[in-house]
Amino acid sequence: MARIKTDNNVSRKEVIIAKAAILFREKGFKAASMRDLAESVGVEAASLYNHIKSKTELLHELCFGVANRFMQKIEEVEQEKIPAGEKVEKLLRFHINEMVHHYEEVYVSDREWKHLSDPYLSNFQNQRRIYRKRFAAIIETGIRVSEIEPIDAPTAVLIFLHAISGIESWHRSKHKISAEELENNMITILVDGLYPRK
Amino acid sequence: MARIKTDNNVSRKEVIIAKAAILFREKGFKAASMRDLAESVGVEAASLYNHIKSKTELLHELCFGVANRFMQKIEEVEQEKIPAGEKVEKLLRFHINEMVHHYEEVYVSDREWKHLSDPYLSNFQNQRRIYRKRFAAIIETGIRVSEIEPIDAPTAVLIFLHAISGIESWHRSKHKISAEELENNMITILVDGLYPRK
DNA sequence: ATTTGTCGCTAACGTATGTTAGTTTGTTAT
DNA sequence: ATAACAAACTAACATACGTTAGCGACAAAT
Repeated sequence: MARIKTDNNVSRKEVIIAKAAILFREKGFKAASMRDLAESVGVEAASLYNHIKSKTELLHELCFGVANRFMQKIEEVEQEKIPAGEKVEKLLRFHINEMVHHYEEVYVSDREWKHLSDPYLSNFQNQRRIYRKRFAAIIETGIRVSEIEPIDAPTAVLIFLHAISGIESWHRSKHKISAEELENNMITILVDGLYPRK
Repeated sequence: MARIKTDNNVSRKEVIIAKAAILFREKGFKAASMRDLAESVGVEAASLYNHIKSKTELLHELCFGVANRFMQKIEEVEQEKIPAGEKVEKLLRFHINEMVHHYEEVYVSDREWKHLSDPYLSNFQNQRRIYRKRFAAIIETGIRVSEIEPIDAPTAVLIFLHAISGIESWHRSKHKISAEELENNMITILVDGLYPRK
């Protein structure tokens, strides 16, 4: 009988969630079936239900896991006593690192949250909206003290977040540049447009 | 008996495709059912098959319709005799306008192409790869003549394309800035990082 | 007015999916 | 060794989906 392998301190549920992230990323939430997931876990589909409540629960866990990490980070950055531009850069680097090292979860959370159902759906959308508002507020502070070029802050946020989700293409590309090169290139392109020309 | 309304020179098939774009955009290809589509067209599901071959055909039409428009544009821009930076800007403005005015099709083509099946799938991926290579080549030309800051061109392309797909958020937001403001803000943020600091 | 072809309808098929029930196997603690 | 619990299995369910077949209704052409 095939048992789910669990390394130290990792529950079987977490193993399933991790595999689900990979599967949801490559097929999309709707197209990924519980039988697919079962196969990739090495078990029959019905057996999964000894550990999880439903397919959607997997999506909840993934989406809110990611959302919480980002929320926590922005709270941390907000409280630092550094210029707004540096705060933006810190957040961007965090986003990039998350996208590089927790690719599947972040990607799924970003693209598949539509398939959440209320109350989780509106909850998630709320968190997302709040996060973006706070991010924009940091930029606006920078603009107010003339540290940052006067641009539409919400538009800047939108560009940043989506640009970073482009790391998806980097993951899939054959001859990748290194993760550090990627990070620095992205920061150069995104941040240098922010500061006023002299 | 409910007939599909067709205005001047618009086939019923095109009406269906247009409605499919809206539906696929808001639910995703897999989650959007033919019965959903039928309802939004105002007809029974089976009736759709008098005009189309399959659900996937709708996706083909959408994806390749968009891909062809972009291919045509880049060929046009490549042949103009203007600096590389201006070429990049032209392409970006084209992307932005497509995303603003043909939102649904562009969005669907961008996010749902995974659900194409071979040979369409590999064909589409090919076109995509080629397009990005050509875009990167323009940037690299600009770098070679020191018109553009020395950055990793493929990374820049990836940022640009994904950043622009963020216009999705603009479409969904309640208090939008105008389309022109959006366009100019995006160009400022994306392009100004390109040129070397003096 | 009759014919012809387009288009929509109802009914149904086969398949895939998420999930449940009930049972058996394996592990852990006494 | 045995009791007790966790976790796997088989079988099956209800439902939703894409699609086909066959028939009737309308429109355009003769």
